Amino acid sequence: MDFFENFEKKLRENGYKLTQQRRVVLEILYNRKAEHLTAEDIHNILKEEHPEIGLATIYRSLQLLTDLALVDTLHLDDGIVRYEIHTDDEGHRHHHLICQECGRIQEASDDMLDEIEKGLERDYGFVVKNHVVKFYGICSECKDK
Amino acid sequence: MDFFENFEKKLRENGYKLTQQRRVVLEILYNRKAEHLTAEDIHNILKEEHPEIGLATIYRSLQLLTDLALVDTLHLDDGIVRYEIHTDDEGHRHHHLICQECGRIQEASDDMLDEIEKGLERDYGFVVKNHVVKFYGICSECKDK
DNA sequence: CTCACTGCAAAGTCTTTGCATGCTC
DNA sequence: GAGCATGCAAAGACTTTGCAGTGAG
Repeated sequence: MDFFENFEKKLRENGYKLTQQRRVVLEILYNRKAEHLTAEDIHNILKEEHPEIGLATIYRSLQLLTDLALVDTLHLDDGIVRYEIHTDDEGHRHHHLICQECGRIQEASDDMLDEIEKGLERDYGFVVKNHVVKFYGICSECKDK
Repeated sequence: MDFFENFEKKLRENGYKLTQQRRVVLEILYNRKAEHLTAEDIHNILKEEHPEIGLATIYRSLQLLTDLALVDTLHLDDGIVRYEIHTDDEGHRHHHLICQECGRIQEASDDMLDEIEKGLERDYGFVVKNHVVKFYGICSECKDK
């Protein structure tokens, strides 16, 4: 199913209204998957086309979209909250590669952790439902400089 | 070398003074390794024995201890900043197992990621210097209930 | 038409900063 | 003693909330 059809369906199912504001916030995240924007970033982007939309509405929309599992929050270790489109319904999310040089955040596919998770259940009795993995290092572009 | 000797040495080397405040903040984190306290938590614990120490000083001490690599900050995905004693000098930190039921945060040893990191360098040209891994799930105690 | 949603501004929360005083070295 | 560090309070940054007006269903 198309992502935006799913969005409208989820809104309706939960008794929420489809407003312009919610749609454009979701569109921005959808169209800029790689950018990991903050609420403020989204507000600035919207200033051009929709200067009337307030920051509070951005926060409220992001909250709702996150509750509906259409958007994920991304907490790196700098205290800044970023948002991204939710891509995977299996519970397991992709990894992030954070360049310590230029700050770029890349994504990497999510696999190879199954063995580790089996080990955790065996050694600690801990049943893993989800994981968040961040690798800090130097990206290919910065490495070449 | 003893952890607190190392602390005093690092302070001296960098021209900082060994104050009561800095020592007790470090002691609390050292004596409660498993608790992952917030600045506020530490302030509350100190209220009993050192009611004169202000929250601002706790923040300043934690900042300094973090800069000296004696303490690490822990950002889970709830936006709350926690602190823990820095345990590993190899750059790679242990994993955290966060129980979605009771909120307990356990630690797990850090290994088995080498293969994944090699793959990232091969596939993305990304050189990993450090990683932060969090597993969300159900801990052994909650599972048994 | 109705009630949820928005915009604005005000209030909250967490963290940092300024400044006079206090304490290590 | 000199100067960094502290305590307090005030300021900042980010986020949430209250309320009257607006708009989707």
